[in-house]
Amino acid sequence: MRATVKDVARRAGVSPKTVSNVVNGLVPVSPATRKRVELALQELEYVPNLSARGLRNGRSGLIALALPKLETAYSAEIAHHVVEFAHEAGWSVQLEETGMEPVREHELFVKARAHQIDGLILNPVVLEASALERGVTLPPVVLIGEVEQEIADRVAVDSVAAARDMTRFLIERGHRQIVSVGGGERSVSAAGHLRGIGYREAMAEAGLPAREIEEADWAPAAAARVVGAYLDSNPLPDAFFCFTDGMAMGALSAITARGHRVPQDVALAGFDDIDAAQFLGPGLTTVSFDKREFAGRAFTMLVERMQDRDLEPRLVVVGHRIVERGTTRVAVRT
Amino acid sequence: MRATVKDVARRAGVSPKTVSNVVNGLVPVSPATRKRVELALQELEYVPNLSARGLRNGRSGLIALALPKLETAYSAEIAHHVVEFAHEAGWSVQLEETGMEPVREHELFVKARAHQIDGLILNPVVLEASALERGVTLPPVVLIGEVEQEIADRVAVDSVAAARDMTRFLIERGHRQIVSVGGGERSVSAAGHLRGIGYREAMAEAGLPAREIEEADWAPAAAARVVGAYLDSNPLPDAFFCFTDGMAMGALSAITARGHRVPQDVALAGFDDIDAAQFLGPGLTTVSFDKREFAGRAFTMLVERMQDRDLEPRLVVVGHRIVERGTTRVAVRT
DNA sequence: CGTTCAAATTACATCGTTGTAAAGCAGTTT
DNA sequence: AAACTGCTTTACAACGATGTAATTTGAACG
Repeated sequence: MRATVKDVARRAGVSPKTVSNVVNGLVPVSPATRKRVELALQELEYVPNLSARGLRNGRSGLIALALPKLETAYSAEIAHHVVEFAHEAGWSVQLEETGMEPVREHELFVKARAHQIDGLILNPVVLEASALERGVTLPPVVLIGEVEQEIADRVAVDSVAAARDMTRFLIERGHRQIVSVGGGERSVSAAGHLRGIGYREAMAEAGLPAREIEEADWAPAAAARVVGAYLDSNPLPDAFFCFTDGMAMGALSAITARGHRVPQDVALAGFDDIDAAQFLGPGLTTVSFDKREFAGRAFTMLVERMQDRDLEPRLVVVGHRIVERGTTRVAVRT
Repeated sequence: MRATVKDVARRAGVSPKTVSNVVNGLVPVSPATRKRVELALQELEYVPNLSARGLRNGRSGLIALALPKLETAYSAEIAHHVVEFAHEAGWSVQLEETGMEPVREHELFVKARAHQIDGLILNPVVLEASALERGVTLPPVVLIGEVEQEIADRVAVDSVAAARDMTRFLIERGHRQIVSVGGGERSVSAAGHLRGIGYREAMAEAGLPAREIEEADWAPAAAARVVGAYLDSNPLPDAFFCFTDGMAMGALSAITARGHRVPQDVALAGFDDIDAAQFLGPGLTTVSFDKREFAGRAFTMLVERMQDRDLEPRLVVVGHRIVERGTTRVAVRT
């Protein structure tokens, strides 16, 4: 059996509370006793029981990270950074998947309570404000990604501006028929909605007609399908602007499979700058932002929120920039 | 404050233990009392406190999933499937990252004890047998991926056979100078080691010389660098066989950046069949295995192990197959 | 109607940790 | 030497759920 404070106390000839004091370091302990206790701690390989600690003081040392689709590169990178930050700060991360389903975003809150989650970083897709408003008993929450509501702390990229910037960039590059992929008026996801707005704004200000391919799934395969279908029944546009790099990956595949060259025949741009972006085709032009900073801000914000639940909801906007790579850079013809 | 069994008991006019009996369903409760308690349960929105439950009966309802590099597509897909299976079975998943560092694989075990983890699915990279042998107090463990030891339950692909199959496949396709990427005699990772063996076996049986580019990091960027360096100082080989799809992605980028065409000038193969594989260039030829099955087997095995810690260590080998896509399929020259 | 027996329910203790409040113990001060 | 100070250490209870063992309830039977 594993050792408890009691065992350590007996061994060191002190009371359990003194052991606890040494372990936690909040209450001063005389050097002599401390040394004795520390020895006993080592000898017995004491590891505190976090269930007991959690029961006692209501904190579990666990935060939850909830993402819509864990299998995407984007999720993987976010998870990586969050886990790293959490690890450094001594927290563990419980991973949850919401799968774009509202039901599961709700389940989360139940689970959060059950597991005594100390905090939650949530990338919502369909979460309506209501779910959070019910939340007096909710754990501290930080929302990441685009969210159209101001009830909780948020970390986000300015999607409207970013999509506008990318669209303008493509227009400056001389493209006129620019087709967006993943947005559309009816887009259910907040991100799709916002990026669509930025795209349409930029097109409108240039007097160009918006052409939008809607696609709710936001997966490479789905994008390959819809872009392929588009290509089969429309003349080749000047550029495709996919609202995620994952979709750009699928689009690139559909485009080249039909014998078109990127960027010579059609340009392509993405959004997110996932690690793979620089290796896609001639390198994917995309909207980039610092995912490490993004995750770090979310984590820091959550820690602050856990310390003081009465803070006003805050919003951190992480900067973005256009990274031009091969898919929009027309090479000199040979 | 959230409701406890005590509150529910008071409301239903029964004792706390009866509430517990209703919640857990192990002890029979008369229909009448059950109904009353269930009503109270709903009215008070009771959610059991898992810290308390965990303290009492030593189970936390948490399993840990430890992967070397969370940001990779491979890890993301595994995490996705494991979380899905766990979710269905009512478990939560704590995510850990070992970052290829032995220290962190050890830390894991400490953390596992502290958090009362009920089980652990670990994808080791450098874990020597010793770390597990110390482990009488360790939680139930299932190792995934290639591991050269037989102390714990394992789920794996037969890497030696798979690499041999792929190498043979390339040879049958007419390739002679086949360069492997990611292996080598000195490879520290078990996977690299085993895949290297399969590759060399197949080359040897065909009487071909092995050419191996070593690369420990197993990341796209690193692969792009080493393959690029190779190309800059060697004649173009017939094919590259990268020991992960991620490295193949980097290799493809390095190859095309130098003006070579895949597959016309040089063929390319990977390993893992990540989701992105089919969208890479003309589609990446790779070693494929069912990651859902892989994760499912690991999870099932862990559940069995948690139920009975005295089982003999078992090994499940998940089948693999070569999936041919564009990177080895030479198109008809135009 | 009293007895017996099984089933349902209860009181109590316990898991390991830590906050509270009280006790212990030096070392000063008068 | 008594009283006081400030610091360290202790005893005890509590967090919430549940196994154990004892108790109560109700049905069945003579």
